[in-house]
Formats: sequence, C-alpha cells, structure tokens
Amino acid sequence: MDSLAEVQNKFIGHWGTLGSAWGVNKTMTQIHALLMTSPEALTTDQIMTRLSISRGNAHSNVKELVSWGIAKQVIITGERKDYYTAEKDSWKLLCTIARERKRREIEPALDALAECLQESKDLLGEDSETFRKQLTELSEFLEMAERIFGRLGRSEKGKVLKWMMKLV
Amino acid sequence: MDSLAEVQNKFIGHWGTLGSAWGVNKTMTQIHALLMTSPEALTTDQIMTRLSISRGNAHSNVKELVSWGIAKQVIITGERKDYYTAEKDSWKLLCTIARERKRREIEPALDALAECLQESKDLLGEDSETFRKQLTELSEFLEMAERIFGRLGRSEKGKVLKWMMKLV
DNA sequence: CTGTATTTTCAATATTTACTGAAAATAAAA
DNA sequence: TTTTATTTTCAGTAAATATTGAAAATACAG
Repeated sequence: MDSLAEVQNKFIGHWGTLGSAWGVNKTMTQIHALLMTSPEALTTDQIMTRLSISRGNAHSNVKELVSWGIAKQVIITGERKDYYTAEKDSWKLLCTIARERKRREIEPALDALAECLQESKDLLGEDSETFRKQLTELSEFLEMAERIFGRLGRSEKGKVLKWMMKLV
Repeated sequence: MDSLAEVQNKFIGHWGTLGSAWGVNKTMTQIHALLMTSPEALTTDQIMTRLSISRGNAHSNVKELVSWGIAKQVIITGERKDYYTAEKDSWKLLCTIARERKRREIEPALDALAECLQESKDLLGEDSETFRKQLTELSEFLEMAERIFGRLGRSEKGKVLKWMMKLV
C-alpha cells in the first residue's frame, strides 16, 4: 500500500502530462494539482519542497496560475508568508480557463483572421478565392467558439453542469 | 497591397501561434494552414519550399497530421509523388480533433485517475479524504468531457453546427 | 535486373522553453 | 532605524523539443 504522498505524486505527474498536451507548462499544472488536492493553502516553500523545484520556478508558476485566475492568494492572519489555494470545483475551473483562453487566444486569432481577410479582399484568381472562402469559414467557426467560451466564462457555478448536460 | 502568398504566410504564422498555445507543434499547424487554404493538394516538396523547411521536417509533420486524421493523402493518377490535402470544413476538423484528443488524452487521464483512486481507497485522515473527494469530482468532470468529445467525434457533418447552436 | 525518383529514418544540431540559485528588492518586526 | 523574513527578478544553465540533411530504404519505370 502506498502512502498518500506517493499516490498524490502519481496524480501530480499525470496532471502535469495532461497539461503539457494542452500547451500548459508542466510545473504550473503540477502546482495546480498539488493545491487542488491539498486541504489547506500552501506556501511557496511547501510547494518547492513537495515538488522538488527551485524557489524561482515555484514563484513564477504560482504567479502564472494566479494570473489565469486558477489559484489565489489566501490571507492567513498572523502569518508572514503568502499562502495559495486552487479552486476545487472543476466546473468553475472550466469557466476560468474558457474565459482566459478566449481572451488570450480566440480573440487575437479572430483579429488576425480579420486582418488577413482585409488584406486579401482585392486579390484575384482561384487561389485567392479559396483563401478568402476558407478564412471566412474559419472566422465564423471561431466566432461561435468565442460566443461559447464567452458564455462559459460568465456562467454561474451551478449553471454550467446543467448547461453542459444539454450536450449529452 | 500584398500578394496572396504574403497574406497566406501571415495567416500561416498566426495559425502556427494558435497551435502552439494549444500544445501542437508549430510546423504541423503551419502545414495544416497551408493545406487548408490551398485549392489543390500539395506535395512534400511544395510544402518544403513554401514554408522553407527541411524534407524531414515536412515529412514527419505531414505524417503526424495524417495520423490525427486532419490531413490525408490524395492519389493523383499518373503522378509519382504523394499529394496531401486538409479538410476545409472547420466543423469536421473540430470533430476529428475531439475524437483524437479523447482517445489520446482524456481516456488515459481517466485511467490514471481511476488508478490513483484505487490506490488511495484505504488511506485514512483528512488529507486522504480531501484527495479522494477531489479525484472523484475530477473523474466525474472528465467523464462528462469524454462523453461530449465522444459524441462530437461521432457527429455527422451537418449536425455539429446545429448541436453547438444549442449552446449559444 | 538496373537505374532513378521518392519516401523514410535518424544521428547530429539548433532552437526554444523551462529551471536554478543567488542577489536585489520589498515588507515587516524589533 | 536596523535587522530579519519573504518575495521578486534575472543571468546563466539545463532540459526538452524541433529541425536539418544526408544516408538508407522503398517504389517504380524502363
């Protein structure tokens, strides 16, 4: 039988792998996994020790998690050190990620597509036609994604599950 | 005014950036962008030239696209070289990606969670309790994702748009 | 079969990305 | 203020990932 720390390490490793596949820094995902499965908020020192990483690494990835809204600082009266926790509700996590991905990726992509469409609008020939048609189609697709992510990002805690249920 | 090739390069660059953010090799996404916006199928040599990349790089990334089901080889009678195209319908692309991500990432993640849950099932204490509770919650969440991705992956061409419309 | 075109592989290399650790900056206590 | 704890920064380094290019393998034509 394994100890909790061992199983938790295993989980942290798997969560890190999943994160990498979706373009997220592995350490960031691992810290998230650790915070998410810990009953109490943790300090940078605890995170460093637990994951065997440097202070700088722990620091910057915690800050990155906070900038995504996935982790937050917790004030503990009487304590000098900063404590951090992560949201434990997966549906809230989904909303947070949707909100950030929309802002950081979908919106800029749509702007870029619009720019390309604008610049290609007077070009002649079959190739240009194909190009414009494809970009238009893609824009419509991304606009729908933008709307869905937008709605997800604004969703109330309890509503998301019900909303997603529609799909199954 | 820019030439088509210039605007297309711009688009290819942007699409590559978007891919990177989602954990996909940049060249792979760029080849996809090129194929998607070209009216005709292209050879490896054309891809190499157009993107200024080596044969090995073009080759492996084209194969990777094919393994994801995002690009496919086209037989052109009388031609020795292999030609490749990409699906132009974004909704079909979405289905394909959903199918592959489910298979490659969600399912293994669920297996991993189940394993961690199994190994932690007899551990005592508040920490273990929190850990199990969190993993159970996450599993339920991922199971829902699995179902949604599964359904998406099996969707018919015309149905996806309508289905997604429910969400907006 | 022989020669040529094409694809595939992969060791070497380059590039990108992540991480460390120590110094500087900041904040709080004495 | 001075001292001590804590956070933040960042140049240097390490690790991971992507890319090249040439050789080997394969496929095809004559």
